[in-house]
Amino acid sequence: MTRLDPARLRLPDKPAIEGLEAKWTERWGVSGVYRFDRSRPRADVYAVDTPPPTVSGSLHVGHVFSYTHTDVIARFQRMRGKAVFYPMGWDDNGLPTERRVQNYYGVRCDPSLAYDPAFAAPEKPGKQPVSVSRPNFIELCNRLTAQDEKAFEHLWRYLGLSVDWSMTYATIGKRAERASQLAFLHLLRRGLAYQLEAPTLWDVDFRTAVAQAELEDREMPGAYYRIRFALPDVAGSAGSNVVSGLSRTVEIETTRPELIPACVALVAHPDDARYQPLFGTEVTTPLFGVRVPVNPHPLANPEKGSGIAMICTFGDVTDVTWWRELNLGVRAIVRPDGRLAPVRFGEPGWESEDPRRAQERYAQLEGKSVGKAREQMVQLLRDSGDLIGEPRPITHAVKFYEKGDRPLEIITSRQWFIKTIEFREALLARGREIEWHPPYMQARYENWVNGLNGDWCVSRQRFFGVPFPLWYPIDASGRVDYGRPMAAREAGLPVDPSTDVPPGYRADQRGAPGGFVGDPDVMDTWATSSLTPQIACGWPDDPDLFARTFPMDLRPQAHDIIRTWLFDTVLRSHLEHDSLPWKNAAISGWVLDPDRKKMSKSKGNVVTPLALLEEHGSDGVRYWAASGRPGTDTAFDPSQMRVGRRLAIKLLNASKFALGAAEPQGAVVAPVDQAMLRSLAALVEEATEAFEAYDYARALQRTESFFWRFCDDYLELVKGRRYGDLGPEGAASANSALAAALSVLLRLLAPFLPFVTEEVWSWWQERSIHQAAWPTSAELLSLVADNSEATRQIDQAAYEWATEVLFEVRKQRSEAKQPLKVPITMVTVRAQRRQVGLMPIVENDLKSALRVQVFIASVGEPREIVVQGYEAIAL
RNA sequence: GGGCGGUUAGCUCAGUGGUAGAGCACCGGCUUUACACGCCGGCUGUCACAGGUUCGAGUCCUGUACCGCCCA
Repeated sequence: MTRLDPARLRLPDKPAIEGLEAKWTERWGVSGVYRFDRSRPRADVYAVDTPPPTVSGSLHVGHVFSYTHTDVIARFQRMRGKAVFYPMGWDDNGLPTERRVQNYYGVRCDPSLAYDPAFAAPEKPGKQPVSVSRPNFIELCNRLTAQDEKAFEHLWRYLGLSVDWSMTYATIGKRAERASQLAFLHLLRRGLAYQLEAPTLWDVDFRTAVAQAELEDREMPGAYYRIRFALPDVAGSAGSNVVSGLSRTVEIETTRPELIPACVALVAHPDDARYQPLFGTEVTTPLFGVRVPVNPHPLANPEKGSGIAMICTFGDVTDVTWWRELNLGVRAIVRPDGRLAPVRFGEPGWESEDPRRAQERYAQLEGKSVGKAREQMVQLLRDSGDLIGEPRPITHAVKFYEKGDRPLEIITSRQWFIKTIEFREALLARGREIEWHPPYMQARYENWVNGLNGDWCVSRQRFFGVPFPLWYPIDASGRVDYGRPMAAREAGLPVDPSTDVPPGYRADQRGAPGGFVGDPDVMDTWATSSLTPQIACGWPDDPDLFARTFPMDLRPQAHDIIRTWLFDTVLRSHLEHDSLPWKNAAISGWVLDPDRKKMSKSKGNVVTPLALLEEHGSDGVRYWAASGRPGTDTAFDPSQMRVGRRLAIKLLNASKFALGAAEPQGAVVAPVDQAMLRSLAALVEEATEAFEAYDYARALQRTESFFWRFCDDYLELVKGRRYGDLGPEGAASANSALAAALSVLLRLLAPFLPFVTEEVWSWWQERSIHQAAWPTSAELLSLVADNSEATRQIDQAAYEWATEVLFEVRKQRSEAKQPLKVPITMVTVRAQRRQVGLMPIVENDLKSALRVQVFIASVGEPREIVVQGYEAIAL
C-alpha cells in the first residue's frame, strides 16, 4: 500500500474537488464498500446505534455536525478491520409526523370514522381540515414519511455517511411495532408495566398524557392573587395578623384562582405558629361556600405568600403530593380539553353552604378555558370582596410539554406506566459502566436518574404510534373492565387492537356487552425509540444478527436527550436483556450561531444543509464538523469550512506532486526522508491513540498540521532531488518516501475527507481507501533503511536544521522583496559545530529549494544565517 | 437553589506542571516545472479575577465574577 506501481498510476492533469460527491456516492453504492459483513463474529464487529432523525422535521446543520462525528468514528473502526454495523433509522413515529401530515394534507384524524379505501388526500390543504379515519390518517403518515426519507437519504449520502443503507430501520412499521409490543408484553408479564388511574401531566391541546422527561419549565408572567377564605364560627384563637378575630377570615395566595372550585384543603407548615390553631378545623371557600379542612404539611413554605396555600385537584405537582399524602378527596374541574367541566353543587363531593349561589357563580365559569375562567373568577372575587388588594404580578416557572403551547394541566386518567423508580440504583450502576465521551456527561445522566420522581408514563392518547397490544373485556352490563387486560399472543405481533381481535373472541363482539374493546392508546414515542438497539439489531426475529451486534459499541447523540433517549434505552435494555445497550456513549455538542445561541429552526437561523455542502464541499463541511470535540458546542463557522475545502484541494495537488515521478524508486536512505517518515510514524501513533479515545478532533488537528508542514517544508526540500538533480539514488529515496508518506496521510485523513482521499487513492491504489488498513508506524519504519539510534539522531537534527535554514532564508528573501526566481548568490552560516557538520547532508536539498548557489558555513556564536546577495537578472 | 461545562490573540479554538500556540482576519511581498482555490513572510496576549501549592502554574487546589447547559 505504501509502494507506487507505475503501471497502475493514472494522474489527472487538473485535479478538482468539484463533482467528487456525485462520483463517489454513486460508486460506493454500487460496490457496497459500507455493507455490513454479517459473517463476522461479535468481537470483529463495531455496531453503531444511529440516532434516527425525525423525518417530519428538517435536517439542519446541527444534524450534519453530529452525524459527521459518528461517521468519522465508524470509518476509523472500519479501517481498523472491524465489520462496521452502521444502519440509518428514521424516526417517523409520533406527534411531529401527525402535525406535519395534518398541515401538509389539511386533514384531521377522527378515530370514530371507519376506514375509507377510496379516500384520496386533497391536493392542497383546504381551509377547513378534512376529517379522516385513523387507518386513512396512518396511510397518509406512511406516504409522507416515505417521501421525506428519500430526501434525507440523499443528503446523508451526499455528506458521505458510510451507512449500510440495506439495514435501514424505522420507529414505525412492522419491525418497530413488533419489538415495541413484545418488549411491552414482557414487562407486563413480569409486573414491570402496570396501569393506574392517577393524576397525570396532561397537554390540553394535544389531549394526551406526557411524561416527566418531556417537560420543560418556561418562565411565564403570572400574578399572585390574595384570596380570603371564611373561618368557621367556632374558630376561637384570634391574635395573629392573618387569622383575624375581626374579619374571621384567612388569606391565601395563589396563582390559579380559577381552581377555587377544585379546592379540597388548605395547607400550612406544621411549625407555623400563625396557623397552628387552624389545623384540624375547616374553612369555607369563597364564592362557593365549600368546607375544606386545614392541614399541616412540611412542604408548605411559610415564606411563600401568606404561608398558607390552597390544595386543588390539581393545580400542580405539589398538589398531587399533598393530595396523596393527606388522603384528600378529588374535585376535578378541568376537562382534558382544558375547559372547566360541569359541576353540580349540592351533590356528594360538592356539598356547599349555599348550593344555589355556588351553582350560579360556577355557571359563569363552566365551559371556559382555564385562562378565560381565571379572568372571570377574578372578577367574581372582586365583586364579592374576597380578592384582597390588587393582584401582584410575578414571573414564575410553569411546566410545559416541550412541544406544547399551553401550560400543562394535571388530569386524572387511566395510563400505563413502566417501573423505573425501583431500579434507580441499578440504573445508576449502568451509567457507571458506560464509557462516556466526554466523561463529564455522565453527571447529566446521574442528575436525571437521581431526580426521577415517578414511574414512566408510556401511554399517549394519540393516533400515529405503536398501539398497546391489549384488549379489555366488556362485562354483561356493557362496562369496560380495565382491570383485566387481555394481551396479544407474542407470535402474532404486531397487532392493532382496533382492528385485530383478541384470542378467544370474534370480531363481531367488539364493543358489545360480553365482548371486548381494544386499548385506544399508543405508546410514547420514546417507548419505541428506546428500543433502537433492539430494532436495528434484528430483535427478536433475527437472533443471528442480534448475537453479532448487541450490545452495540456506540451510541452517538446530543446532550439534550440524555434524560430521554439515552436514559430510556439504558432502562429498556436493563429490563429486557439485563445488559447495557452499548459500551460507549459519544455526546455531541450543539452548533451555535454567532450570538452563541443554539442553532434551531424556531430561531430562524438555520442554514440549508445541502446548500452548505454544495458551497463548501462535503469534505469541507465535514472538516469543520470534525473539529468539534465530543460534547463541545461549536460555532457555526463557514470560514472553517473554507479551510477544510482548501485542505481537500491541497491534498489533491500535493498528491499530484508526490506521485508525479513514479520512477526511480528504491531504498529510503536520505536523512531528510528518513526523518520525515519517522515523524510521520509518530503522528500515526498519536492519531491512533486519539481515535481510540474518541478524540477524532485531535487526530484531525495533528494530522492536518503535519500535512501542511509536510507540504511547506518537506516537499520543497526534496523537490530538486526527486527530479534527479542529485542522481538516481537520491531521487529513488525521495520518490519512495513520498509514496509512503502520501499513502499514510491519505489513510489518516480518509475518515474526515472521504471524497478527496478516495479520489486520490483511486489514482494509484486498488479497491477503496475506506476498506484499506488503518496505517501503522511499523509499516513506515520498515521502509527506513537505517534505524539505528545514531542515525535517527543525525537524521532528525539534519531535518530540523534544514527547516531552520529554510525559514531564515525565506524570511530574508521576503523582507528583501526578491522574487523566488532570482537566485541567491551566497548564504553565510555561523553555527555550532554540530549544525555546521550537518551542512553537507542537507546542503544540496537547501540549494535547490531556496535557489542558493553557495553556502559558506563556519563554527561560531551566535548563530547567524545571512543572505549575502542576489544575482542580477536581465530585465 | 443543586449539578455540569466554559472564560487563552480582533474572531474560532488547541494547549500533556518547564520559553504562550494554530487557523481565520489583517498587513507586506511573490505567478515558483503540485497547487493564485497558491506560495513566502509579518503584526497580534493582564491565559476572567483573587488567593494557595510548587524551584516553576494557562495547566493543580480554594474562592469570586460572568457566560452557557442540565435539573429542581
